[in-house]
Amino acid sequence: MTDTTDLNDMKAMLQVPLGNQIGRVHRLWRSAITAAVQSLDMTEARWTAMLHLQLLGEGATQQALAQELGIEMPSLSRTLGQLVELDMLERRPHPTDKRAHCLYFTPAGQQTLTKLIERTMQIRQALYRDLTPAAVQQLMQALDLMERNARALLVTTAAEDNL
Amino acid sequence: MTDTTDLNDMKAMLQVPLGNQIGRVHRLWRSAITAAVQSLDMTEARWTAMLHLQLLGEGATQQALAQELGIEMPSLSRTLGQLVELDMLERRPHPTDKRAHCLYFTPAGQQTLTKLIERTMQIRQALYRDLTPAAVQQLMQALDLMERNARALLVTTAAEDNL
DNA sequence: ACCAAATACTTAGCTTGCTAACTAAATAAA
DNA sequence: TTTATTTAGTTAGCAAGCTAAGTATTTGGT
Repeated sequence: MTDTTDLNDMKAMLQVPLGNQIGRVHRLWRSAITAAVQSLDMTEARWTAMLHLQLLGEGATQQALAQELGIEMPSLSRTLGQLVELDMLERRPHPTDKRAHCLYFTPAGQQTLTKLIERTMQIRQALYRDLTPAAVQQLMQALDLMERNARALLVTTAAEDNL
Repeated sequence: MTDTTDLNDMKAMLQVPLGNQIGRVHRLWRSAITAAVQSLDMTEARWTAMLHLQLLGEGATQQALAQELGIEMPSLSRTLGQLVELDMLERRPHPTDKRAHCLYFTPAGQQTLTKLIERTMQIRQALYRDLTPAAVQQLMQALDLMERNARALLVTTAAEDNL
């Protein structure tokens, strides 16, 4: 492979609507999981919040969970309200900071969580079909790079707006 | 690398919320482009539709464009209505099928399209920073596989529901 | 000690994906 | 040919992301 080939590849790449492909995969992914857990009263936002609270550990604040999920507080706040309403989660006062809430699973939430983990792992396995661990690894690294690039870009744009 | 390592890798993979990472990248990607074209009266759905109509070629039906975008007709229908309202697109009757509409850019739409292409290519370039063409290629292939896996999964689930 | 700025969270309202339910036209079956 | 099914498109309303704006604490500067 020569440099010229690389340059041509690069040009071709810029034409491809990869962003849209990413969006499509994202929607399909979430639909697949939601279909698998529909009996649990879980929507996309709900099971996502449940699973990530588990990753982060009980007692996390809403702010911490929002960061983990990469979404804004208002989006999460609404979903957490629903999960509290459904008796899946509890918001307990933060021991030192009166503004903050810490999140805990209720007993019912624990049960649901167990099923969620089980089923989502099955789905993930199906989604990774014919992909080698190395390929998945590379995929994650590439996405990570693009995520950082996008954040950097947004910061630049925001700064320009403030001139 | 032994089979055992692969198996462990696989198990570890299943724990990682890759779906969420994909969603995050998708949102950041769209935000980055939208920020770059905000002066053109373009929202995410609008510039996406414009660019893909260009890829598909003028005269495409709404159905064809929806398929290209991987979204449902109602989602597209709304956006196209806005673009017609903004004098970017025209819906002309299909020559033989009276149900269908064919999509064409207006002169104003053509102008906007040119700017859109220019700016989105710049953004894509920035997003691909530090990624080799080969890495992008692999990324697209991996996403493609996952997309097919997800579709297969949804078909299976839908069939089960109809028992 | 006190007032300004930042932070945790909520509420309100927009955008854009979706499904469900409808109309009108085209196609297939009887 | 006439009727049933499929297809192109729309409208209505839900889900979940977002920003903007408000409240209540906390932190920081003077």
